[in-house]
Amino acid sequence: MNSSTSAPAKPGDFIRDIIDADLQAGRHDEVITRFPPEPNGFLHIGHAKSICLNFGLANDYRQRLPQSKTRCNLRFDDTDPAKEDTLFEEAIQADVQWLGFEWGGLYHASDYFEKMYEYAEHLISAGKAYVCSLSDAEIKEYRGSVTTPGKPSPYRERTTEENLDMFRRMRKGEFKEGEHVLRAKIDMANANMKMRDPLLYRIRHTSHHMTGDKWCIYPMYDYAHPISDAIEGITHSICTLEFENNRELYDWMIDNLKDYAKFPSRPHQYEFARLNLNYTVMSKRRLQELVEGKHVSGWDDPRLPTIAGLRRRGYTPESIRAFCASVGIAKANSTVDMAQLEFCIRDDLNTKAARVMAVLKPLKVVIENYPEDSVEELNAPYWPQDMQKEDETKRTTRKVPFAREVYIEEDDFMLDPPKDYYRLGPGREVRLRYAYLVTCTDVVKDASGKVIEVRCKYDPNVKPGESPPDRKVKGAIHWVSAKHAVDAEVRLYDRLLSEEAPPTGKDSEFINAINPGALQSLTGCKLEPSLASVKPAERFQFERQGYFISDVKDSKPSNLVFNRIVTLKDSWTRAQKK
RNA sequence: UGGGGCGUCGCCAAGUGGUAAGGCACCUGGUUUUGAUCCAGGCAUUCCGAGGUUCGAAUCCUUGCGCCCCAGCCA
Repeated sequence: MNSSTSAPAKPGDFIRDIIDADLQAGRHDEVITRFPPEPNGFLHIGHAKSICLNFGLANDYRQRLPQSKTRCNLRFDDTDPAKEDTLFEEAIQADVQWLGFEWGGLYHASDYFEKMYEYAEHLISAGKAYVCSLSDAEIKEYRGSVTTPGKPSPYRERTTEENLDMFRRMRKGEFKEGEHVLRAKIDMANANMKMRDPLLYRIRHTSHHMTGDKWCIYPMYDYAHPISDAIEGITHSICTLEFENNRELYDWMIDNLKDYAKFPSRPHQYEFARLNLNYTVMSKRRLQELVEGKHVSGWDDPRLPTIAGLRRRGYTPESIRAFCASVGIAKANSTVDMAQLEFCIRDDLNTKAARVMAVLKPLKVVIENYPEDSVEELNAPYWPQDMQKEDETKRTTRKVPFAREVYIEEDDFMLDPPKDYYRLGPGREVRLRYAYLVTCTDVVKDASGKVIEVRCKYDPNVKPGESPPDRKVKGAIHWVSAKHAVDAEVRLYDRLLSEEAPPTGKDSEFINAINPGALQSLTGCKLEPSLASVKPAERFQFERQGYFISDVKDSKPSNLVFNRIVTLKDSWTRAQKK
């Protein structure tokens, strides 16, 4: 039965336990979920967690149930016309697809506005809803507080006829915004504030991106959401922890409407903890502030944890899905370490990204005993030894030209290196990767004493790529032939914030926590010539440095631009800091 | 000082009365022409605290403590 080779042990979680029990007990014979974003911003990695859960559930149970009995809908929760936009909807759809998921149906809460209106009239007729004409300040006052009960609105006992008439006139547009609202008639003294006659409809003379000017009354989330779920036949309605208090109201709505509406399902709401990540910001408000305040280049700035930003940064959908699986689903508020996300992309790219050589901060090296005009085309494998074995396609090699003058990384030379530094220094020998062994014989300094050129001699007796049997040369550094190098701009990205947690409270204070080194743009970087023709969005490992991707927007063959996705794990510089 | 939730290793997270999974991080050693990868090993006598029940408790009971959410005509 269980013969799959590498099916990663799907971690169970309390939601899957509930669904299993529901199926077992016959409470449901389908698993229908939904991902319900409000189209008023871009999706971020926190949404990815919800997407992986909701779409993942549908995918998982497809193994057990008939195709027609499991799906995940994409539903835009577009009940607030002032904030929502089609532009966001398009971006959201692109993000969900890019993450690798397919929705069963694509809907809008606004698809159901007419039904919702009808159900509202039903509630009024049943004495379960009334038009309240208190001002917003009065409503707030009448609601009481968490420790004191509220008191009934003076409009609470309007007759059904009057309520119906008022509500119809609200729809017709006879009133100004704020003059009246429709409220559920529940219990103004309920210990759960959400149950104190919650608002169902408010007047908004604003056109809606989907329904235009058809409506001037719009349903509130607590009214629209359960109805939308029930109409779509959702079985398990999954949301985040802050909606726990809303669940009682969710159930109230469904229970008071189901006999009349004959919904195809009796959905239940379950809550899980949203994702928090350190060294970044996740709230819609903060992301928006970064974008609108021009602290970043846009919603897809590679420093942002938005799906669009991660995509442009070079993250793969697989790595994000692996990350979401690795953090699990639970009910405890938690903050995941950014290192866990970074591990996931390194782990994925390790087997996907070809190795190439690029010098980011060039230092010229002249090999004095190498012939002036000679050029050798050396063979360099795209993949490390151990990886070739597992995949035939990863046996490929390219030629890299070697000549008398090459560039090496500034950091790979030290004038007075410690003994455990096995790179280049006066009198020291290193291997130029895939090429020769060179020994530093001299340096050239500028007026300020800075080393601007390193003089070396190479050992002509050791063939390129070969190891001398007698000597142990510990260091192997990357290099690029000076006259063959291709210039490029390389954008070194790092964590958005320099602090683990952004300062809380005070609206804009987190702006001060932005890591000034989150983007460091380098020009005049020297790439091996094989990179001259890379197309946008191609990923590589620049050996010994990290994973990089050609920028999808700015990189052109004539003007190469690479983004650093993530550095390689680096135990050397970590040890240095101690 | 109401109601709803949550507290298991530095960070996530299994576990639901039978004697603390796993991942990340970290540490040690091996391999290595990436100080990468890979491989081997280490890393909670203890589960927020205190009592109690039991042969036996992270799991049950009592009682403290801490944190999150709810008083938008946002979602």
